[in-house]
Amino acid sequence: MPAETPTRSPARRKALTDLRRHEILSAAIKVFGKQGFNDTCVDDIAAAARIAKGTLYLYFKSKEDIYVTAVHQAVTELQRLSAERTRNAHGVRERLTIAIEVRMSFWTEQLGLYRLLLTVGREQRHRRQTNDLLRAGHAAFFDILTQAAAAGELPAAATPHTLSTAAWAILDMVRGCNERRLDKLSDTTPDQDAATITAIALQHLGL
Amino acid sequence: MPAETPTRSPARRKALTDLRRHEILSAAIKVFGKQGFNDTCVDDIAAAARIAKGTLYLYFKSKEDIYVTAVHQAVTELQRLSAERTRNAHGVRERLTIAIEVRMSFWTEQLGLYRLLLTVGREQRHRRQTNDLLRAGHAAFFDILTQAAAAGELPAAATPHTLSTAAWAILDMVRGCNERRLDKLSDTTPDQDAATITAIALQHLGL
Amino acid sequence: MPAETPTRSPARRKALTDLRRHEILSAAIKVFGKQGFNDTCVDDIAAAARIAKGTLYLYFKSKEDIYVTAVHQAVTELQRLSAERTRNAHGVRERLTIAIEVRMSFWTEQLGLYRLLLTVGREQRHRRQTNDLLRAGHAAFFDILTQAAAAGELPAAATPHTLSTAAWAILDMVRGCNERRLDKLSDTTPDQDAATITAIALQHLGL
Amino acid sequence: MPAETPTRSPARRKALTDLRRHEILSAAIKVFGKQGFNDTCVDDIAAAARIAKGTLYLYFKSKEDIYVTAVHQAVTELQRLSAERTRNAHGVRERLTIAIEVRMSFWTEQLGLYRLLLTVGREQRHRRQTNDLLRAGHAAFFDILTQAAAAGELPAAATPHTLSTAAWAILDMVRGCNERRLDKLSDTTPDQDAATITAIALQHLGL
DNA sequence: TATGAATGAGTTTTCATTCAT
DNA sequence: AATGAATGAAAACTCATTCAT
Repeated sequence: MPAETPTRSPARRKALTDLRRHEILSAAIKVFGKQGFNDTCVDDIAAAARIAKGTLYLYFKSKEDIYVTAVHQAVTELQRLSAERTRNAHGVRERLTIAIEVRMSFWTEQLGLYRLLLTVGREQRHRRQTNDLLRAGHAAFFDILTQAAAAGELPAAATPHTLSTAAWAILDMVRGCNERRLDKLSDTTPDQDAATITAIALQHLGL
Repeated sequence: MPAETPTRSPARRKALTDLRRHEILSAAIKVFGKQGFNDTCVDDIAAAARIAKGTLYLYFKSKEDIYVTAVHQAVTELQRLSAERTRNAHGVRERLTIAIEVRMSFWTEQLGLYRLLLTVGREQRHRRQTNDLLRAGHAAFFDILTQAAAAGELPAAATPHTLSTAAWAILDMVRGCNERRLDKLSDTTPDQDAATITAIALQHLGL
Repeated sequence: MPAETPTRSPARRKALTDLRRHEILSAAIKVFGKQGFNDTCVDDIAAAARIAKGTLYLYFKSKEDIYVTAVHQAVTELQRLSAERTRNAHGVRERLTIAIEVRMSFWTEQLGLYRLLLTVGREQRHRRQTNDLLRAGHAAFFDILTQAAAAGELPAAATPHTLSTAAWAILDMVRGCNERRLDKLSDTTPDQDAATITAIALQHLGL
Repeated sequence: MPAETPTRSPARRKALTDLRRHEILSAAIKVFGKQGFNDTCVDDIAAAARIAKGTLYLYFKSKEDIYVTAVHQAVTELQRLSAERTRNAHGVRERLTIAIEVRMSFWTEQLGLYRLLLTVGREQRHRRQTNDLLRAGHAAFFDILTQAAAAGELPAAATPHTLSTAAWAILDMVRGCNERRLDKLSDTTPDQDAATITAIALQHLGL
C-alpha cells in the first residue's frame, strides 16, 4: 500500500477546485441578485465568499466569467432536471405541464440568478448566450409538441410552424410569470401558472 | 408692426430647445441601443449628437435623465397612439388586434429604445418605473377584454380573474415577439404576430 | 448749440461703464461673501447683478479680476477714509484710536469683502496683493507713531524698530478683532476694541 | 516557538499603514502648502507621494480627509508639546514666553501646514474647526494668566475680562508673527517675537 | 495556493470663458 | 453693448485586475 498524499492527488485537487468554484459562484449570485451586476464590486463577492479578492482570480478569470459560468451551470442543471422529470410523463398535457412547472420552480429557487439573467443577460455582450438559452427553451417545448403530433395526440392540422409558434408562446408566458413572481407582481403559484399556460397552449392547438 | 427679433422670441427659443433635446435623445437612444446604457459613456452620446459634452448638461441634468426622459416620452406617445387607433375599432377581436399591433409596430420603429428598456429598465433603480409600464400594458388589454365581456361579446363564464390572466398572457406574448424581432430570432411581421396572439387569447376565452 | 448725443459722449460712456462695474462688484462681493469664492459660479454673480453671463466679461476680464478689483477699490477707499478722519485729530492717542476705529468700522460694513480677503487673499496667487495691503496697514500705524515720536509725544527711548514692532502689533490686534467679529466670536464694539488696542500699544511705548 | 510571518502580523501591518499615511500626509502638506488646497489636484498629491492615485484612497477617504487629518494631527501634537514644555516653567513671564515660543517654532517647522490652515481653514466648511482651534489657543493663554492672577503674580485689578482680552491680544500677535514669517515679511526669530509679545501683554496687565 | 496592497484607466459632472447673433 | 448657448479642460473618485510576498 503506497504512501498517500491525498490532498495532492489530481482527482482530489480537482474536487477541491470545483468546491471552491461552487462556493464562489453561490456567494456571487447571492450578491449579484441583491445589488445587481454593476453595483456589485469584486470586493463584495470576495467578502461574501470569505476569501481574498486575489483568490477570486485563481478560480475565475474575470467578473464577467463568474456571471457566464453561473448561468451556464444553472442552465445545464435546469435541462438535466427537466429531462429527468418529463422522462416518465404520459401524454402531451402532463409533459408540458411538468416541463413548464420545472422551469418555474427552478428559477423561483434561484431568484438572484434569474434577476441577473434579466439584466446582465440582456446586455449586448451577452445577447448570444441569452439567445441560446431562449432557443433551448423553445426547443424543449417544441420537441414535446412535435412528439405529441407524431404520436397522433394533436389534431392533424398542426403544422411544424404552428407548433413552433405555440412553443414560443409557451416560453413567453413562462418567462412573463417568472418575471412577475420575481417582482411580486403576481401571487399565483408555479403549479397554477403551469396549468393555465398548458391549457392556453393546448386550446390553441385544438385540444 | 413692431421690429421682430425672431430668434429671441420665447416661442422660438422653446422650439429650438425642444429640437435640441430631441436631437440629443435620438442620438443617445441610438448609442444606448447599440452599446447598452452602462457601456456608453457621456462622450459617446455627445459625439453621436455632434455636440460638446458640456452641452449635453444644458439639456439634461444627467445621463440617467436622458434615459428616463426617453422612456417617458416614448410611452406617452405609445399610449396616445394606441388610444387613437383603437378608438374606432369594432368588436373585441379587432380592438385586441389593433392594440397588439400598435405595440409591435411602435417598438419595431424604436429598436434602440426597446433594447434600452430591456436592459436598463430591469436594473434595480428602474424596477418601479418599468413595472408601472408593465402594469399599464396589462391594464390596456384588460380593459378591452372587460368591456367586451360587459358587451356580451365573451362567453358568460369569463371571470375578471380569467380576463386578467388572459391580459397578462397577451402582454407576455407581445413582449416575447418584440424581443425576438429585436434580435432577429423570428421573421414574422407585427401583423401576423398580432393575429396569432389575438387568436390564442380569444380561443382561451372561448371564442 | 450742437446736436447732443449724450449717451455717446466719452465722458458719459465712462460714467456708465463705471456705474456698471460698480453694480457688478457689489453683487459679486455679496455672493462671494455668502458662498465663498470657489463655490460661487459666474452665473451666480451674473444673476445677482441681473445681467447676462457674457456681459460680465465686457466689464471684467475674469472672475479673478472681479476679486482683485473689489479688493483694490475697497482698500483705496479705506485709505482715503482713514486719511480724512485722522487729518484733524490731535495727539497720538486720538490719531491711533481713530485710525484703528476706521479700520474696524469699515470692514464691519463690508463683511462679505473681508471674508473674501481672509480666504482668497490667503491663496498663493494673491499673496502679493494681500501682503501689500498688510504693509500699507503697517505703514499707516508706523507713520502715526513716527510723527508722534518726532513731535516728542513718545518717550525718547522709542527707536524706529520699536515703533515698527508696535505698529505690527497694532495691526495684528486689529485684524484679530475684525476676524472675531466676522465669526461672532466676540461681542465687543469697534470703539471698545480700538480703545483697548491703543492702550496696549501706548503702554508698551511707555505712555 | 511558532513559525512567524512578521510582515503579516497585525502589529506590523498597522505600523506599515501608519507609515504610509504619514508619507502621504507629508507629501500632501508639502504640495498643498505650495499650491494651495484648491489648486492642488489629487494627481499632484499622488505624484508627490510617489504612489498611484487610487492608492491614496486606500489610506484617506477623500482629499478633504487629508486636510482634516493633517490639521488634527498637528494640533494634537502642538498641544502635547505646549503642555510638556510649560509644565516645569516658573512664573507667569516664563510660562507665557514658552507657550508663545512653542506656538511659533512649531509652525515654523510646518510652514506648508500653516499656510494650509490660513487658506483652507478659512473656507466656509472649515470655519467651525478653525474657530475651535482659535478658541483652544485663547484658552491656553487665558489659563496661564488666570493661574498667575490666582497666585497673586498679577496686580489685583486684573479682572477675568481683562485677562481674556489680553489672551486674545497675545494670540493675535502670535498669529501675526507666524504669518509674517511665512511670507518672509519679517526677519525676527521666534524667540525675539515671544519675548516682545510677552512684554506687551504683561505691561498691559501692569507688570 | 492565498493574499490584499497597488494600480491607473475610465467615469460623470462642473464651470470659466468664448463667440455668433 | 448685450446675450446666453456652446465649449472642453479639469476634477474627484471608483474598481477590475495584477503581482510581490
